[in-house]
Amino acid sequence: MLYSIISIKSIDFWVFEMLSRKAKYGLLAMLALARRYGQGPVLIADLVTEEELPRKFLESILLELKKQGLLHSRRGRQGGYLLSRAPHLIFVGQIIRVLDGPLAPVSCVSQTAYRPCDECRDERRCGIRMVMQDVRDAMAAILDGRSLQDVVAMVAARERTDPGS
Amino acid sequence: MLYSIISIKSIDFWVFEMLSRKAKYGLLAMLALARRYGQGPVLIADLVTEEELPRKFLESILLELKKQGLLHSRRGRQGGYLLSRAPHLIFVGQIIRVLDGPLAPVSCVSQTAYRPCDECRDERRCGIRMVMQDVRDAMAAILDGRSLQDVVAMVAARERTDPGS
DNA sequence: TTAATCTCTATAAAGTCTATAGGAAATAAG
DNA sequence: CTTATTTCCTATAGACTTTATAGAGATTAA
Repeated sequence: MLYSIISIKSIDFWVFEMLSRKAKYGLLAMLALARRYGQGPVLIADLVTEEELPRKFLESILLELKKQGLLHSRRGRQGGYLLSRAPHLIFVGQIIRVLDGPLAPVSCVSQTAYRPCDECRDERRCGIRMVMQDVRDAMAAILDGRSLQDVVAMVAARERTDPGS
Repeated sequence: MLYSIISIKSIDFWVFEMLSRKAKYGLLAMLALARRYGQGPVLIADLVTEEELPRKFLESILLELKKQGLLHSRRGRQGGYLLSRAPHLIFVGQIIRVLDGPLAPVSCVSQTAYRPCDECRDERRCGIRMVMQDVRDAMAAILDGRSLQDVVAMVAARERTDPGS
C-alpha cells in the first residue's frame, strides 16, 4: 500500500497506488521488449532511454524478472535482455506477481501464497473473506487473461482509432 | 502496499496485503454494528471485546468513519456508535475508500481521486492504464455492490449450510 | 457532581519503497 | 590475450507509511 499527499492549490488529498513503481517500471520494460520480440537482445541502456526509467532500479527489476524465468539475458558485447518466450505467452498477472507479490487483496484468498489472516477466527464464516475472494477472482481473471501481445495490440488499436497528438 | 516475511519451517515467502489492517478492523466493526442495527448505540469497548481489536487504533478508525458520515456517535453514558443509515445502504467499497483511499490500482484510473501517473507520457496510449482500468471497474463493481446487509446475510447463509465448528 | 464515553493531539517503533554506489563476473571483438 | 562492454551482485540510505499507544479534553446521563 503506497500513499502520498499531493498538494495542489492548497487542497490536500490522498492518492492510492496498488501497483508499485517497481511493477510499473517492470511492465513498461516488458512491453518494450515485447514490441521488439525477435530482434535480438535489448540493452538496459536503451530501455532506460526509451521509457525514461531510473537505471539502477531497472537493473534490479530486470534481474528479478530473469530469476523468475520471464526474461533471458546475455552479458558482454551484443548482450542485453529478451523475453524468455513469445509475448502471447507472458501475462500481466505473472509480471505483477513477481514484482509486487500475490494478486490477492488478503492473503487468506491467495491461490499462490495462501495464509490465514491473523485477525480471522473462523475463516469459513468471514464476511470480509467472502467479498475479497470475489475481488481476487475478478482481478486474476483480468490480469491473467491479458498477455503482453494483447496489451501491445490494444495500444496499437487505440493509436489507429485515436491518432494525432 | 504492505509486505511481511513469514517464516514457516525455514521457508521464507512474501505475503501481500492490499487491504490494510485499518480497513479490516473498520470492516469488522461496521459488520458488528450492522448485526446490531436498531438496538441503540454500541460501546467501543464492546466492539473491542467481541472482535478482539486494539482499542486505541479502533477509536481512531471509528472517528474517521464518523467524520465521513458512515457512523453516528453519542458521548457520555448510554453513548456509543451506530450506523448512520440502514445496513443495506452502506457498501463495502465506501468503507474501504474512507480507510484505505480510492479503489483504483493506479491513480490515473480512479473515479474518486483521478490523477495522472508521474511515469505516463501519453495516458490515452498507456497499455498499463488500459488493463488497470478494467481491474478498477471489476473491483468497484464488486465492492460497491455488496452492502453490509448483503455481507451479514452471506455469513448467515454459510452458517446454515455449514454448521458445526 | 460524578462516572462514563467519545474526541483530539502528539508521538514512536518497525517496516517498506525507491532508489544509488561500487565493483565483480562474463562475453565478444580485435 | 587484452580491452571494452554489459549484466550481475551486495550493501546502504532517506523518505515515507503503517500500526499502533499515551494522555488529556469535551460531552452526556444519572
